[in-house]
Amino acid sequence: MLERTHLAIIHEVHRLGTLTAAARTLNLSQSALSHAIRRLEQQAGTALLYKHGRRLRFTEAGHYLCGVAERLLAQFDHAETILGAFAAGRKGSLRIGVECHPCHRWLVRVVSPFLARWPEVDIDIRREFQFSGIAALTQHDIDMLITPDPLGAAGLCFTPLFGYEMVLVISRSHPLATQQVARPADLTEEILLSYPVKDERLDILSLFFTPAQCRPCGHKHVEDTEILLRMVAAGRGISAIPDWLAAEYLNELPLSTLRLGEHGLQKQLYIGRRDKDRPAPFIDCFLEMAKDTKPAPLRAQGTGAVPQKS
Amino acid sequence: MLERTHLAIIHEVHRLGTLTAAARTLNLSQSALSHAIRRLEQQAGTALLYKHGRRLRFTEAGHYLCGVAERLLAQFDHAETILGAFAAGRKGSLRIGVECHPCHRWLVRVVSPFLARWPEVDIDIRREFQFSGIAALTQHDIDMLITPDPLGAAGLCFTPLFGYEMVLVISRSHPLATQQVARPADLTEEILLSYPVKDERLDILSLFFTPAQCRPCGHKHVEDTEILLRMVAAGRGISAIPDWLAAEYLNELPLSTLRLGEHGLQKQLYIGRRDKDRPAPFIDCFLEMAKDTKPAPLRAQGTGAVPQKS
DNA sequence: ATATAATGATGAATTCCTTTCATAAAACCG
DNA sequence: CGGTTTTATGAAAGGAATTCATCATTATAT
Repeated sequence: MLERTHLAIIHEVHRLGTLTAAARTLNLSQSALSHAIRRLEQQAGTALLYKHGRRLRFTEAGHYLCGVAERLLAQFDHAETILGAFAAGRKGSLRIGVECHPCHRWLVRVVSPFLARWPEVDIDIRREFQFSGIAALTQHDIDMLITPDPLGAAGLCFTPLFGYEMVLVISRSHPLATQQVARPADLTEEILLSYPVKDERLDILSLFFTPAQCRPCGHKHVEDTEILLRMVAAGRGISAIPDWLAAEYLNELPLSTLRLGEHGLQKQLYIGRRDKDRPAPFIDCFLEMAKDTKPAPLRAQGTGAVPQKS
Repeated sequence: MLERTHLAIIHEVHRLGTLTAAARTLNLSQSALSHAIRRLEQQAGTALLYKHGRRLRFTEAGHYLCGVAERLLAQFDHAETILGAFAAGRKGSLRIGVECHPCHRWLVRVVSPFLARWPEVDIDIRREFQFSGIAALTQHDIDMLITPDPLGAAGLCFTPLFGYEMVLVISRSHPLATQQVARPADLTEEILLSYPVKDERLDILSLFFTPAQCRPCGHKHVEDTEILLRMVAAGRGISAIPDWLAAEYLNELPLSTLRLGEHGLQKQLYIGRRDKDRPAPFIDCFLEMAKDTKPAPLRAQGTGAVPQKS
């Protein structure tokens, strides 16, 4: 059976011309090479080398094998290099699930510099899940989950990234625009615009309206943040988005933000992983970079004041 | 060090799903595979497989290696197939030297069917030699030599192919065209046309003119047989070519052929090889085919009659 | 639930293949 | 013709791959 060793021997003999020299570079005895070639020739049933004077020459079959050796050895070497990159945690893939729609905007700010720093790592971002993001994580469909809801599950661990507040966005010409705080009862005549996710995953419904036992009179799904906010600005509905996301648009669109209830709707973003995943530098690095990439906050912390466009 | 065995194991485990099954097809024990994979993982410094239930799953690195295995194993298999073809003498190359210019025409009639029958054999035909064809043969620049001059050399052997006669060709309107035999003295006013080879290799000079201590008054080199004969037909000179080659043109061009001297200039074509070349079926076959491909003779053997166009 | 079958992991013993050693034979060089 | 360089070869040694026996785990059937 043709082995890598045989190819290496053939290759070195071709490169250096003599068995003795090849043996030196291979850290073997001349005898070992001689025996190895002999065995290979017997198995192949054809001569590969023949003596010419006191040197060796390649037969046709030998020359052919020489070409094979060159190609295959390069591939072996390359494979080992890549394997080394895997071992060093330089190479791999990171499938990141995002359960918080507006977070996508923040995520790209983490991913871009990460990709530049880890050229051998492939990143895949998924936003749709068969069941939940947690399930996708436990089932190895994704390797990391960005979520505001760190539901406990065996074998998973969550790292907090940053806190934020969900704020109500309304058109600046809306009657409520002068207020600082919105109450559920104020909004029963409004149309709620949200990303297309199930109602129970919408915090403004489950944590704001439902406890107060009322709801907006309409609810429409909008895919895109930009479009959603333009609709709000045009007075076509209201929406709830993270404060830092709102901050990005306040200068561009005629929007006002209101706190949702007395204490605001405080949230925390987490990054979830499987406990026993092989530790890899690039994964740790991604975590560090994610923690360091905090969105610009909307307001000075603690005060209820919502800055408006001057 | 990554070996073919490792690739085979990885490949079979991937194909069959379990170590036990893979071990069966590889004629090894389950334990052997387990140990082998463990060793490889330790050397690579990264896990390749991990248990999932009572089956095995591939890590990223494992999946990568799986792809490598598929590609490399195919190349190994292919290389062994080719090596088998070399061993069986189905594959090889045949570099044929031709020292007899006009023989080229005959050679293609041998080579064409040969190539059809031995698709894995490459044929290369060489007509130019640094020194002599014999030297090219002994120095392994060519593997076979077609020559009318089997100069003895150690380690070479010559097989006769067929006998032929060098005949003089002249224009049919030439004064000598009615004669049957040409003598050197008749041709001292003629211009000799020949292939571009050294004078000493021209039989008509060394065996016809020189012994008679005379020569034609001019000598020009012409590369191509067709052109050479058209020049002869046009009365621009005379030439000497094998009788069977002349036969091919007698119907097309207004040529006459004359015997060179009383007994004619008899030649024999040989095929030369190195004694101790590895015997290969395709080489023997080439010899057989060469022997069986005799050119159509110009005349009934033995008679001096030269058939003319009727 | 419990028993049973299937699968992978592991350590020690063994087997087999590779390598080395010692030496011969051949070829080149002055 | 020695001296040197190179390959070939058989026997011995060494080491790595394989097996054996066994355990642990998980899935399947009763």
